[in-house]
Amino acid sequence: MTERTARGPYQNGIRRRREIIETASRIFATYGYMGGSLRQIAAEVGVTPAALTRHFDSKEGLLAAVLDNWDAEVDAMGSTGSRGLKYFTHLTDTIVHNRANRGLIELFLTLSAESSNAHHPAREFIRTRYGRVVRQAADRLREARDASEVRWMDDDEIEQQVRALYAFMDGVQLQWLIDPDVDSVAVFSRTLAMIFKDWTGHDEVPVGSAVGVAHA
Amino acid sequence: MTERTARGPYQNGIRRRREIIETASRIFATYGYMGGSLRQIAAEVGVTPAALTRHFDSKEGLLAAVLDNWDAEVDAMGSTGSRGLKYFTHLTDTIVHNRANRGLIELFLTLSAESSNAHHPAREFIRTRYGRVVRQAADRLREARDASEVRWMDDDEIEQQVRALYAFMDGVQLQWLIDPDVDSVAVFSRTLAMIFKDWTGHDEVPVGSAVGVAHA
DNA sequence: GTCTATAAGAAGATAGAC
DNA sequence: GTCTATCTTCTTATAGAC
Repeated sequence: MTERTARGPYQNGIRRRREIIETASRIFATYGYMGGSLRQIAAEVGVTPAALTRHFDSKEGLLAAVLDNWDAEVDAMGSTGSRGLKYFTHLTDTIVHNRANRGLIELFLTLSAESSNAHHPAREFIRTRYGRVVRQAADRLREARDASEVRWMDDDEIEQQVRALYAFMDGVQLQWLIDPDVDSVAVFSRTLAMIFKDWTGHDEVPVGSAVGVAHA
Repeated sequence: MTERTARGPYQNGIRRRREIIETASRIFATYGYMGGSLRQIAAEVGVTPAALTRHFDSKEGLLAAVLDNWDAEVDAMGSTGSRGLKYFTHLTDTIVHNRANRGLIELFLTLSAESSNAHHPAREFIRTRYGRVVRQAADRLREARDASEVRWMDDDEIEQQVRALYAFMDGVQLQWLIDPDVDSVAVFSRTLAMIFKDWTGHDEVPVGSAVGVAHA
């Protein structure tokens, strides 16, 4: 959004802005939006709380910037443009990536739980975004169905299958957040294989997934 | 814990104590532990913040009481003492129950996400409790295996299967919290049937589950 | 663009009256 | 057992200097 050609005086401000957003993401992920304070964020960045409100007007403005940034990061990381069934083989990569970058999933789960009350400022964002993710994945599964990569399912079942898969994915990562000893990659990839078996009717998992790799 | 025979002067205090715990549970479930305040809780109960610290010493003391109470409620609601595979058929009932009693699952998910940072006062409680739930369910699945209700699995797979099932269960309920229009019961029961098929090798779901009933 | 200073209020916790 | 009153600290946000 805030693009600028690289010439002089605004560069510092932009870098600072990025720094604030990253720190705020970490604080909100850790303490929630309600529990996190501008003071704490400012202290970690190394500026005063007043500098934050200059940049983002208010705490809610900062949250909006954090959410936009999160959105962009997840999108950049996620779908590599695969279509059909192949789309789902890359989900294991996401789990692997999130093990090394705890921030994104922690922010999502913390804000999701917290924003389940009607008046939370992130509520609409979270709800809308989850809906978009489900719709996109449902489109991919529909493609797989139409290309006979998987058995026939009606649109209702497709949405439920996709919801179940993402539910499962979120839950595994929640368990890993609660206890980092949980092998989220192993649990996920094993069950993903079971889901694929249900969808395709046979045991083989399409290549391209990171199953068994990089538990770092 | 704080049992007393019904005679006189302490009854009011006990009732008040329960009232405080219930209100605090609702506030912590909605705003998180960090985001919820003693003032807010006191205001809803109709007492002053000072009354709360009299009863529970500190905010952290109140959290401990809330967690104990949650523990007891979930246990009382949950396992009806079924053993083997039958244990898992009752999980749908839990989803149905949680749709009507949003507090328990909201408290669990909010505190779980929030307590994923190392210094959160509920961290050990949540981690230990989840471990206990997994261990108990794994025992039930082991019984099912030993009674040949399900195919053979080694202990490693049993733990992973159980973790996957609970991950899935938590995730479905998270989606429902984010968007109450999500039919958590339908999504759950359909996928539970798929899991049972993988475990047993055939399509029939054991009777006793609430599949298809009571979407209220 | 960031600072100091400060407003106006809410936080957790305590002391002591009744 | 609950109250009022108060302490100290922390909250978001603003005003104005540099």
